[in-house]
Amino acid sequence: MQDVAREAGVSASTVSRALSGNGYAAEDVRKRVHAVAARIGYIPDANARSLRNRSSHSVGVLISDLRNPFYADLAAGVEQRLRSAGYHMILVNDDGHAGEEMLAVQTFAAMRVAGVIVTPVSVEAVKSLHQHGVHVVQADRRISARHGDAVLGDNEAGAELVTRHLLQLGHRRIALLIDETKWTSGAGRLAGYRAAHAAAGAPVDEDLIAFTSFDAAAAGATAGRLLDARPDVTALFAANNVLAQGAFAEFQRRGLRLPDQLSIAAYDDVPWMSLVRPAITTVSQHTFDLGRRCADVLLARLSGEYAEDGPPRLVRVEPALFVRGSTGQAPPVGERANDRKAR
Amino acid sequence: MQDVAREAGVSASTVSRALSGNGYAAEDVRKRVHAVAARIGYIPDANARSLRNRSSHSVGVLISDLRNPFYADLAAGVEQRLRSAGYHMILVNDDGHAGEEMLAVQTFAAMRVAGVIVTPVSVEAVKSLHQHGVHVVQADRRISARHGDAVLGDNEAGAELVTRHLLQLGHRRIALLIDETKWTSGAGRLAGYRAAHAAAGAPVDEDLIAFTSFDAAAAGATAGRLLDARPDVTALFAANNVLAQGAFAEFQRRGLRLPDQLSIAAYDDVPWMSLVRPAITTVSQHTFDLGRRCADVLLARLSGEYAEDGPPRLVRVEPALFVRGSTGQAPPVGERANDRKAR
DNA sequence: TTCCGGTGTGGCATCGTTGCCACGTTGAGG
DNA sequence: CCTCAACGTGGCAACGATGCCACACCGGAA
Repeated sequence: MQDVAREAGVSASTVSRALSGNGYAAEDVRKRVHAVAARIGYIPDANARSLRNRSSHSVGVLISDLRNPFYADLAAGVEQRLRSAGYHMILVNDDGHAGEEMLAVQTFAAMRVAGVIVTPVSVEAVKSLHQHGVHVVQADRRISARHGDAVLGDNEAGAELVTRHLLQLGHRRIALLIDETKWTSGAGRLAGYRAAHAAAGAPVDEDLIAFTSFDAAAAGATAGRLLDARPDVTALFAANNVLAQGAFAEFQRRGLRLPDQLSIAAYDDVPWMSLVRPAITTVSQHTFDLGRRCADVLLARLSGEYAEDGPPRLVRVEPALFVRGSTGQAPPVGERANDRKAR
Repeated sequence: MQDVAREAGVSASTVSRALSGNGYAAEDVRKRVHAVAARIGYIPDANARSLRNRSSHSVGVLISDLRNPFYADLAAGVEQRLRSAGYHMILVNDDGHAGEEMLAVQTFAAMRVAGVIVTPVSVEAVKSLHQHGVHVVQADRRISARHGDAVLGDNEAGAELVTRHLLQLGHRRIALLIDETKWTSGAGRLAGYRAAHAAAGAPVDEDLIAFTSFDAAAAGATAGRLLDARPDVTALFAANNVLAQGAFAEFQRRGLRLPDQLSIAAYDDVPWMSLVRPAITTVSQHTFDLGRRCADVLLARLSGEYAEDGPPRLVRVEPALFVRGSTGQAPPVGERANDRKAR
């Protein structure tokens, strides 16, 4: 900056004003300064700026697993919006591990980020950010209603959509393959599954709610065991794309004819679901858009459009059901078990 | 920091030494300072540190499209390594657009990042970073041999592997669906395709090299037109996962029986390729690992393990061919065209 | 002529950290 | 008893950018 000032024959203050546009600067001086800056390749130091202004243009984004297309899409949506608003994204994977999440929180706090968008794992992380005065947006699931805004899919509505669809096809023994129900995402999906049953006057068979771990292989094994134990099951609803992948691979391995022998539906629409045959009926969360909305909510706080200290906002992104070939009419009673065993 | 100093009854200098471990600090003082810092939740300001130390722990990562699993895997690999080395990742999508890439370069320069890992679009961006004294690692493709290190897959070897595989199955009219050959990635794949033909003494029919744009829908259309124009084609090699997706969807739409009527192979192994039936024969680039290697190469420069001003390094990640169901014996001459038209 | 508001500019303190320097203090060795 | 090295500590000047303040100049109004 001193170099630019010297070359342009002005003071550092004037260079600052000329380049930033804050304060007076004569037209010719402004031009000269810009020219010199461009010539010698001067780029203002963002760290010095952040230090002086006590705010940075960095936003922390904390997700579980970038290799899962759900999180990748979410991050991509966030990044697109942030970038167009002049912010950039510090992306950290926490692998769903609270310890890593807490480390990332420390990092973000140290960087004095403008805000953090997080698919939260533990309340402590969100609380800690809040205490450090960092704006937080909880994405996809909400772990604390008091600390920071949230942008969520309507998991209950989505799960109800897909469950109702299955019920309408005549299915009465619908298995639910799910990994967790302690977060709002899993809890909502379970609630929607129940609500659809209740609305249809169909009892929920608790044995058909199969808990598994967040891992395609484990999900496949769990789904397989469930089918073995309960040959009367006619449909399976996998609560997210990873579980669906595991289940689908397992059914393929077993040579099941979908949807004749078994209907399968999923939550989360990811590209492979339209490529496989039959294509998978699923609930789209509009994940990319969800990400953009997260960024919007954060940017609204930063710009003061919403009071910095206003009450927490909750934005819902409505899900949509995409019916594809993997769900079909339930087979007439009595034929199902034999059908599957015959193969 | 002043607060901590006051509470602990020492000076700011001592707090700095006690917390950072650089320089002397008595054991009891060190403990007291740590205790106070933890109690009042003091986290050193990373911006002030970067300013003072003239270096940050941020690494810029510049990719084309986070929603493409190839780039997502790459970024995930990079992030994992960076994180374990105490760095973090500023992730920017440039959508394959040189303008956006240049903007990101400006941002990274302003942030005084420790280094940049980029899947480059234009030489200018890489040059510009180099001129600003930023360490650059070119990932997946190399656009400048002079500016910065590179970590690349061996595209020629990979393409040769898959083409040879098709030739060995008796295919002689193998279409190549490719989007660009101006980057080392595309050029290498084309070269490998030619090399395999040459090694087998099979002539390359230049009309079977179909150029398309980087877009699944366009790739599908191009592949369709090619098949219509050349019913004698018995195999198609798609030069990346997006093109393969477009082509596969198109063939599925046409109801082609794979691999009987047409064999299809791809470059890049992404999850859907194992889920569809037939599963797709493809070349794995070990993308996640590629990302880790990129980070390794950068970290080696930063740690001084490789001289800061040493010559550019080039690291190759060997690809591997995964043969799956989508490639089969070429049908006997004379049957192919009729087969396809019959449907 | 004096006063005043609008322009335009430079000086300076400041943001939070760090590392050099100078200054104790201590204990061992000559 | 003096010297000297090894510790430990505080003061201070940076790192680069910014914005307040003071000041200087100008034209117009009183």
